[in-house]
Amino acid sequence: MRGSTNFLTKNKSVILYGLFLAIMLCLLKWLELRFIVINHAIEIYAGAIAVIFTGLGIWLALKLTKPKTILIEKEVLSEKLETFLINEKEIIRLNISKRELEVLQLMSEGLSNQEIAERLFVSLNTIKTHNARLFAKLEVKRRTQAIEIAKKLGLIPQSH
Amino acid sequence: MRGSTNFLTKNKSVILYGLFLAIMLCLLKWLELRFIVINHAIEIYAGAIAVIFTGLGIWLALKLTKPKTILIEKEVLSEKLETFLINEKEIIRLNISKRELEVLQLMSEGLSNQEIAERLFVSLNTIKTHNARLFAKLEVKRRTQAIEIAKKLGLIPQSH
DNA sequence: TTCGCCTTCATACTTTAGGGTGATTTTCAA
DNA sequence: TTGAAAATCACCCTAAAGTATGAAGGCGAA
Repeated sequence: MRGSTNFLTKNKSVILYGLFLAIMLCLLKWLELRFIVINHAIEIYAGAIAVIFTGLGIWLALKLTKPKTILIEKEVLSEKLETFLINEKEIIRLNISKRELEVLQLMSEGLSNQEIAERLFVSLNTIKTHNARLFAKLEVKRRTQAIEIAKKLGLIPQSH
Repeated sequence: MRGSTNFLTKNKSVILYGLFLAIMLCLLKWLELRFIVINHAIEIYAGAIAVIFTGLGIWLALKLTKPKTILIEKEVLSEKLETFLINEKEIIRLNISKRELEVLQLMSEGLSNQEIAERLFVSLNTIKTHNARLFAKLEVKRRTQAIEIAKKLGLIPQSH
């Protein structure tokens, strides 16, 4: 879509130029006829050469000029930053609470439910409840799957 | 806003061209008058026209061609390669066998021992044995820890 | 204040994971 | 060919994980 616009614009200019030249030549002819001083053959000759070589110049320029490129270096954040940044949108979308995220985080670090319970100063049963809710929200059956998906979705940071 | 700019630019070019052409024609006229008597002058005259109008064509083409913007996404590899390449040295150092690595891989994908057994066409007990050896070599107690360490050491690819 | 959500905890039960031991077969290199 | 490592499997047992259900207290928004 962009190329066509470009092409049109270019063509328009070229056409305008061609018309302009034609008019000029007619004018010259007319002038020539009016003041018959000069040999008109040389005028036509010169005009033809002018037209042809202008065309040649345009063609050369378009053909040989590498397309002007404006290099825009777009930092690809996706791999680096997105990996390190936690995806809050997904957390909100999946309706995961703060506590559940904490548990998920510790889970991903390889802690057992008992260890997580001790770390968070709650009972083992509480952790189990959090787990069950987490697994439901993440639609998984095991903690290993939960970790896998959580890392993929960016709910928790990757282990680097 | 874009059309007006475009129109202006175009007009400017046309006007400039018109002026240029007018000057050139005057110059030609003058040259013609000067060297009308010389026979060889016609060649020089034609050559000059050719050169000048070729230049004009080139100038026109360059002027009117819009620079094409090419978006080049530059990847930031630095961190990625390390992450994606599996660290064979570590695998060798830890003396982890092919089968154990397979089990470790499937384990990291969230599969249960039973599922891994079915996937590899062996019994559940076999997987348990592999696990026990793996945990010993990785010096961990749980599969979640094994996954964590294995990813850190690059024994298995990260989940991106 | 009432309602909904989060967090907490409990009990009971099932399933899965993991530890320990021993054994057989396979594979591969010395 | 022979020995070591790898891979396989079994049995038994314990620990941990996961399921289901119920319930109570806190806390913020309507």
